[in-house]
Amino acid sequence: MNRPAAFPDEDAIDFGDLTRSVGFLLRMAQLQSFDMFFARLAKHGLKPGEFTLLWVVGLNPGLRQGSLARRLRIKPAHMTKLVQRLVAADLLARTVPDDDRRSVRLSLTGAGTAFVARHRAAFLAFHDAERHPLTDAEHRQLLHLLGKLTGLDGETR
Amino acid sequence: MNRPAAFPDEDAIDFGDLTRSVGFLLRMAQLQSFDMFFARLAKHGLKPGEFTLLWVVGLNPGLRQGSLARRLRIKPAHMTKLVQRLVAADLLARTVPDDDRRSVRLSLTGAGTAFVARHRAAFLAFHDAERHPLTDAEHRQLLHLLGKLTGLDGETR
DNA sequence: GAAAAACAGTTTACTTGGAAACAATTTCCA
DNA sequence: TGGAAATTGTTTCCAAGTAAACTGTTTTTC
Repeated sequence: MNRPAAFPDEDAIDFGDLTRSVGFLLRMAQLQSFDMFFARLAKHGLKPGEFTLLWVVGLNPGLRQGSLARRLRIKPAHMTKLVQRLVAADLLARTVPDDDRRSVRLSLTGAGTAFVARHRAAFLAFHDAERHPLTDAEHRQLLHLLGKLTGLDGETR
Repeated sequence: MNRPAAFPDEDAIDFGDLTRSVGFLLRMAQLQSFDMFFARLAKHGLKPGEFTLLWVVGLNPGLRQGSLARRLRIKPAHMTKLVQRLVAADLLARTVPDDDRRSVRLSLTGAGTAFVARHRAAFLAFHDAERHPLTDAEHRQLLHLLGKLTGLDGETR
């Protein structure tokens, strides 16, 4: 009559071959990861995409907007909006170089540098929390495999 | 004067600690996976979300719409639209049971069953292609770790 | 047994992200 | 040199996804 806790048949849902699909599991894991991100970091005014962009620009000042878009898999149209928003917030600066006046080079403003410095700790702390159900060894293994899958492995060291 | 092939400094972008973030790598891997999915399967009229929904309903006929939404991490508002579209396409059927007339139970129509059957092979073939840069052992390991991360491991067997 | 609370799904109004066409600039090549 | 072609980023318009308020139904509680 009254079920113990949650939802009747919900736990018994059969996913069939989907549980052996990397694409499906990546999607599920990513949504879960974003949920955790927002639960913890939304209050800091951090959005994953925006903070990542600031972070990478901070590490690579003067980078071309398009290069960044390609590497971060952000579509040009969306990158334009992202940049406009961050410029409006005075976190990011656009520079059009004289040697190629089509392109745009990005760098952090003073406020942008401060913003990244201020939230760096929270951002990294989050990354620790994500791996909850995994042991340390499994966590390392997962990082390695995802790095290999995305071609982002051993980028800097 | 003329660069060998692609983009000047692009390959040297420093991601710093991001390459050791599960969340970031999951995001990158998932976008890459979706790109591959669309490159191969868009012509079949397959969208990942829609096909997944049909697939799971096919395996679990009569499931409540909300249960499905929770398990697939689809928000109720979005699920409503998804269902309406698939019902309009005559692939999915909604039934309001007499014992709880708030809820909606889902099942495939004849056309829905046929659609899943027709595209099952392409969908599964895609899943093989995804793991390109990984060895078989690594692929299995990745599936295991993602399954553990999402709590979807060993669901049915 | 009626008002209050909880629940399932929908609607509306918004945000994020993308495709396609576009403007400006640079490069290529006859 | 003087267009054609390619490159870079932007704009416009559309699709995917979400939050919050809402409708109808069931359950709870007094």
